Amino acid sequence: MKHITIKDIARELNVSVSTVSRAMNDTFDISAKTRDKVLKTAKEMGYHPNPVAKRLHQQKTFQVGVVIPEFINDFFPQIIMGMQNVLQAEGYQLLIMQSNECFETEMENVLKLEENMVDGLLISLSRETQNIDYYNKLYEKGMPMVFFNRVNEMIKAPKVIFNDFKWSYFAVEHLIKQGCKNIIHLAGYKHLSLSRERIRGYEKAMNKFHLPYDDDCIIETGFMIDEGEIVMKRLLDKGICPDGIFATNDPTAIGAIKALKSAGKRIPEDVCIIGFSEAMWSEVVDPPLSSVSQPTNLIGYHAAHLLLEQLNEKQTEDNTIKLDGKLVVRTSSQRG
Amino acid sequence: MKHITIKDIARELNVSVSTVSRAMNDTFDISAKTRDKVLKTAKEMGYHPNPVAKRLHQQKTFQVGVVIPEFINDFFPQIIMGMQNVLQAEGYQLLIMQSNECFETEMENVLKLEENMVDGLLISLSRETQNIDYYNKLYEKGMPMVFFNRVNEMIKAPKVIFNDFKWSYFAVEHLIKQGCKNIIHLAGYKHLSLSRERIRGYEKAMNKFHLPYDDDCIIETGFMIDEGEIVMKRLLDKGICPDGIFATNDPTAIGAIKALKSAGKRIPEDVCIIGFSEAMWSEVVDPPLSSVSQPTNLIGYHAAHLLLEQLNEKQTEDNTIKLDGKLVVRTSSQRG
DNA sequence: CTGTTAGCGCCTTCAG
DNA sequence: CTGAAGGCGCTAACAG
Repeated sequence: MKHITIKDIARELNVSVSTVSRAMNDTFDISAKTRDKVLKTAKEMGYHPNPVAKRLHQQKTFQVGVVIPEFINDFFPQIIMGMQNVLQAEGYQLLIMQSNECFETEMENVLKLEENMVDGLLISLSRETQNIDYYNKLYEKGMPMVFFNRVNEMIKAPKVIFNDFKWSYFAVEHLIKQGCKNIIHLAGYKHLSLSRERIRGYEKAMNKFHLPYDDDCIIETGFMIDEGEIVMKRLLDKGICPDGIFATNDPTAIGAIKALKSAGKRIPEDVCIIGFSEAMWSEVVDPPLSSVSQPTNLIGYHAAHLLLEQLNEKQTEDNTIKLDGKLVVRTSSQRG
Repeated sequence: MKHITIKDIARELNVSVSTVSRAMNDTFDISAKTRDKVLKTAKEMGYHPNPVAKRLHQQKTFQVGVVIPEFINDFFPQIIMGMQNVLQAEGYQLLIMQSNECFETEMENVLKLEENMVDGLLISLSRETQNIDYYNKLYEKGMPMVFFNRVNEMIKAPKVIFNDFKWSYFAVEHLIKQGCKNIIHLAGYKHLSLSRERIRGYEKAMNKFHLPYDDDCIIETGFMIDEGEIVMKRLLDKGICPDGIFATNDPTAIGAIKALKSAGKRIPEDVCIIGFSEAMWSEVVDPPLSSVSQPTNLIGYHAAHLLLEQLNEKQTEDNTIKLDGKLVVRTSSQRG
């Protein structure tokens, strides 16, 4: 794997390396004739500039780090695709790391990326992350950063989030319009701002329609199928059964459905249920799951652009982008 | 974001840069005293070696390129996690690119990675890829490469594949034992070796149990939900309905189920169906889908190790690893 | 044991 | 318009 360098071409043509460099970069101070000659033989010899040398000189790696909680569900991969579209076009590469929802791993990843001298960071917090001091320090030191999806209000860097409050409200309103009166909320992790916003949306809808609820109706679940299942089963065992469920995401909704089914409940006849962050398979489960769908591609798109602005040293004024989605109503929440 | 260099430390301590370098690399020709002194102030000053400079000098990037057809389904992400575990421990980073099942994009990705001077490549072919000349050329030029999952028999580099033949046989045998006599195979893309092997497994089982089948029973479908649905619908419209279906993967199985359901067929009573490459959601669909599960993590693990052997210039003797999985029987194929 | 020097491949003054 | 020289940060060969 011997690589051709600028030197090889220079020797071949009996010119200096700087001439070759000038030709490759098409600077003004070179004659068209020599430039074309150089470019021609460069092509013939199969020359490609050594990006590592370029990076060393420019003090820039053209790599940005992405830290996400997981990439097993299709949610984050979709976002990453949105980012890649934007950043690859600008010559950047993505280094993708997962925290596995673990704060410690998240920090390790960030440190590793920093040591690798990435030009910027795109981060979605793990469900554990509460201490964000390091991020603010890093941002103030001048590291270009954007947070997305899982953010924390105290973070100073730009953020791309979903309008969780608004769409949670719509989701619950939808359940109410289907005739549900006794609605519970499977609430993810209460210390995540995303979960808190969804709780607010739930509360607003319940209040608006004068439906009763208390703290027991807002149940912390986590984000996984089995967590939804366990919580639901526990409720049913206590003899409690709501007639409407607003789940913080699709996996917990699926879990709840499993528990409900095995307790002999019918969906949507006995219980209406709606999830969040439409997963690819929400339409193939039984019954097809209603859900709030998020514009994953757009999240990636905007996060990437906010990062680019920082990379290009432009000032970002309003630094939180809040996106809208849509309600996808399927069988699981539809009566009559 | 000013970075501390070896020079800064040298100046601070009034020693030469090489002394600092020696201390950092803990070489034999340095006194313990100066080494400790250097390491101490290095830490105090927050020094981190510049990986780019190191790469330039070592002529090695410690980055390996991964090219996969897509990462929307959880299959490839799982494999990538397996790779990351192995390679990160050895100091390598992954540059992940998607071909979107398109040959042209695949080639572009490989070229881009090559220009980026990755130390090696981990590749899973797009469904379109038939011309693999470039890969063989690259491999013979000395580029460390491993192919996985989607491979082509003509490729000379090491491969990690699944024993598709054997497990297809088991899948079809299972259907036969459930009493199916009229079994069709939704066959993916016939030019992929993976699909051909699955077809062979199907044929072997049918032959062994003396069940009739012809070319019309082996239907090319692609890999997506709607492709399975369309093919199945077309069959049903022609008045053809098998009593057993072996699908080349889970999405096509799901598609077929959709078509069957809307034609009023019951599963598994009227039609038994089994998929392949268990997806995360195969157990939440209706009915829960039987499937052949592949050891995704292991695929990544072995591919990474085969690459490491090449990166470390060890000779790889037997260069195709064939993995086994297991049959996961759920409702969709279980009678009585 | 430590310092000096050259070089990895490229870009960029500075001379000519 | 072109060449020579220095430097990006680090390592390694060579002196001392």
